[in-house]
Amino acid sequence: MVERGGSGVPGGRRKQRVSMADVAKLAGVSSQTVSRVSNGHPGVISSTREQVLAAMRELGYRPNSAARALRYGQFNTIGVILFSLSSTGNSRTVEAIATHAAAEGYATTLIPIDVPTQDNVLGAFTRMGELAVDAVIVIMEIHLLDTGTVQLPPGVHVVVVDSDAGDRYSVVDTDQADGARKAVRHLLDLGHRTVWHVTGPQESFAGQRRAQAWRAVLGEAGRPVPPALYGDWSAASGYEAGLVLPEPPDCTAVFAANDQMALGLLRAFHERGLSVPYDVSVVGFDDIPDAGFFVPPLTTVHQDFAEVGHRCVQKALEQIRAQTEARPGTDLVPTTLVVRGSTAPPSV
Amino acid sequence: MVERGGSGVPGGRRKQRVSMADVAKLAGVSSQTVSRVSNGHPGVISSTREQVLAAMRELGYRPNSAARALRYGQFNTIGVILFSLSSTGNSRTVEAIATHAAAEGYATTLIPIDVPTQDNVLGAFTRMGELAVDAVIVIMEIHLLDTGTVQLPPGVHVVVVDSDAGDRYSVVDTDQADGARKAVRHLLDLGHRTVWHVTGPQESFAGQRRAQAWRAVLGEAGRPVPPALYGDWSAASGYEAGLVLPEPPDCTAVFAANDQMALGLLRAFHERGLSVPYDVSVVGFDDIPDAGFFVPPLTTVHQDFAEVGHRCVQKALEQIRAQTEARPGTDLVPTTLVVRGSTAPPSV
DNA sequence: TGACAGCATGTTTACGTAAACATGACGGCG
DNA sequence: CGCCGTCATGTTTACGTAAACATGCTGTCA
Repeated sequence: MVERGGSGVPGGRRKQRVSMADVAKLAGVSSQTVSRVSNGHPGVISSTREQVLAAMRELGYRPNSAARALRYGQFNTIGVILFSLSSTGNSRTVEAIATHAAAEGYATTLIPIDVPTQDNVLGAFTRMGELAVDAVIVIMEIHLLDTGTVQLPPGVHVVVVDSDAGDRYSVVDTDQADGARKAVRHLLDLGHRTVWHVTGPQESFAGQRRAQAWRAVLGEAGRPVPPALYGDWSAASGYEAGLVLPEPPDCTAVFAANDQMALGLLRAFHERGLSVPYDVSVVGFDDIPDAGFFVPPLTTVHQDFAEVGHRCVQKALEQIRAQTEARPGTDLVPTTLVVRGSTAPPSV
Repeated sequence: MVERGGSGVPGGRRKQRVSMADVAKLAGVSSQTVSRVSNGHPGVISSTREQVLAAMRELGYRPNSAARALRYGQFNTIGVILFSLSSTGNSRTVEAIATHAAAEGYATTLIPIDVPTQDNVLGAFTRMGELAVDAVIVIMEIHLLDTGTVQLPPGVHVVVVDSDAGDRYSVVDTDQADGARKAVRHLLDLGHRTVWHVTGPQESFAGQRRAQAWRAVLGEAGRPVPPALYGDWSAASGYEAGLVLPEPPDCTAVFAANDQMALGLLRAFHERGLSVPYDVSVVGFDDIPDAGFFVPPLTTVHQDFAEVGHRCVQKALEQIRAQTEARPGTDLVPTTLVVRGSTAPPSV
C-alpha cells in the first residue's frame, strides 16, 4: 500500500482514515453522492452506486461516526452509570440494556463508579456531560445523587433503576415490595408463626423496600415481628446471620433479602445441624441461575432483570425520540415466586 | 430562559447545545480563547480566564465530544465485544476494564452478541467499524472470528481474552492450564488414585485448556485417565454429571471446570448420600464470591478477573498510544488454588 | 418545437473544536 | 529612541458528514 502523496498534511502521522472524499475521488463522483450511497438514499443510478460501492470496498471506507454525530447532534449511544457490575442483577440488567440498545442501533457506554461517594457520582455526571451520550441510565441507589448539587446537563435524558426517585426521574424497577410480600406470605401460608428477615445493606433502596414489605405483611397478619438481621448482600453476611438466629421453634422460617445471603444461611444451618426445610425454611430473592442447585434447592423470588433492562432502553429511547424531558414516574416489573426445596411447613 | 434569537436556524427544533461561540460571545472573547480555557492551555491572562469561566457557568457550557473526536481523530473509547455478560467471569472482567479505562480517561462501549453465530460476530465487527471506538477488546472464543472473512477495520487495535489466537492477536488470559494443573495435583497430592473431570462446553477454549491440563497431569503421574464428562458451565450440567459418576472407590475426586458445575456436583452427591469431602473430593474453577459458602465450602482455583481486565486495558492503550498494530502474543495471568472444605484425602 | 417537470449529480455550507498562523501591544536593551 | 522579542488574543482553516440548494440533462406534452 502506497503512502498517499496528495494529502496536504505535512510530515508526521499519516492519516489512516479513509474519508468520503477519498472514495469520491476514486469513484469519480462528488462526495455527496458517496454520502447518498452510504446512507441508502434514493436518487442514485445503479451504475453510479456500483462504482461507489466498489471504491468503498477497495479503500475500506467506513463512515466516521464522530463526523456523523457532529452533523446530527446525536451519538446513538446510551450511557449506563453504575456502581458495581458484579452485583447479581446489575450485570444481567446491563446485558439486557446493551442487547436491546444494540437492536435499536444504539451503543452502550459504561460509566463505572468505583466508590459510591457523592464526589465520584458527581464526577461521573460531570464527565458524562462531555461524554458522547444521548441518554443515561443510572443503576444505583438514587439518594447518592440528589443532594441538589448534581445538575444533569440539559438535553441528556435519564432513566433510573433501583430507586425511590420516581417523583423526579423516570424510574424502572423490580416490584421489590410485591416480591417480598410473596415470599413472606408463602412462608406464613405454610403455617409458620412468623418469619425472620436478613436485610440487605441499609442504604440500599431495594433492601429497604423488601424489609418494609416483610414488616408490613407480618403486621397485617397480626404476627410478631422479630428483629431484623442486617446483612450486606454477601453470602458471608448471610452466614453470620445464620449463626445467630435462634433455634426452632423460635425461628422456623427466614426470608433473606437475596439469594447469596440465603446461601450463607443454608451453610450456617447445615453447620448447626439444622435441616432445611424440615427444621427451618429459607426463602431468597433474585433467583440467580444457581439457586436451583443449592442444597437444598432454594425457594426464591424471581426477578426479571432482562425486562428491567428492556424497559430502561424503551424509556430512554422514547425520551430521545420525543425530545421530552424525563417524565417522572415509576415503572414496576413484576416478580414471581419460585417454590423449590428450601421451604416446608414447620415440623413443630 | 429565553429562546435565543440570533441563531440563524429557521423554525423547528431549537438548538439545545451551548457551543464555544456562545460562550465566546457572552465573555466578549474569541472562541479560540474559550478553547484555551476549556483545555487548560497556558497563555490566557487570569482576568480573561475568569470571564470565560463565568460565561461557561452561566450558559452551562459542555464541550461537544463529537467535535472533539472529529478534530482529534480519536474517540477516547474502548469497545468490548462479548457474547454474554452473565457468564461468571465476564462481568468482572468487563467491570475491571471499564474501571481502568475510566481511570485513563477512556469510556467503555459494550457490543453484545446475542447469539454467537459467525454472522453475528461478523456483524458486530462491521458495526464496530462505524462505531466510535479506538480499540476493541474481544471476550469470546476466538475461533468464531477467524474463518478469514472477518476483516478488522484498519486503525482499530484489538486485544483478545479467552483465546488461542496468540499467534495473530494480542491475547490476555487467565493461565487456564496452570490453574487446572494446580487443581489436579492438589487432589493427587491428597492421595487420590485419579481425578475425574467435568468439562466446560467443547467449543470453549478455556474449557479445552483445562481439560488438556487435567489429562496431562494424570498422564505425567502415570494415573488412569477416566472418561471426561461433558458439561456446559451450568450448575444443571454439573448436577447431571454428578448423578452418573461412579461410586467410591472408583471415583473419589472430581475436578469441575467451573464453580457452578461444582455446585451441581455437590448437590448431586448430597442427594446420592455421598459426603463431600469424605467420600468424594470436589475442586472447582473461578472462585466465585459464593464458593466459600457452598456446603461444604468449595476448594477452587482463583481467577484474577480484575487483573485480566486491567491488562487488557493496558495493552489496548499501549497500542493506541504507540499507534502500533496488535503485537501478537499471549499474556497469562496466574491463578491461585484456594483450599477450602470440599477436598480431603480419600477415606478408602 | 419549446417549455418544463423530473431526476441524477454537483456545490455550498454548517456542525463544534483546536491547531496553526496572524496581529498588536508592551517592555527591555542596544 | 527605535527595534525586536514576548505574550495575550484574534483569525483562518480543517476535521468528515449530509442537508439544502444549484445545475444540467432527458424526455414529454401542448
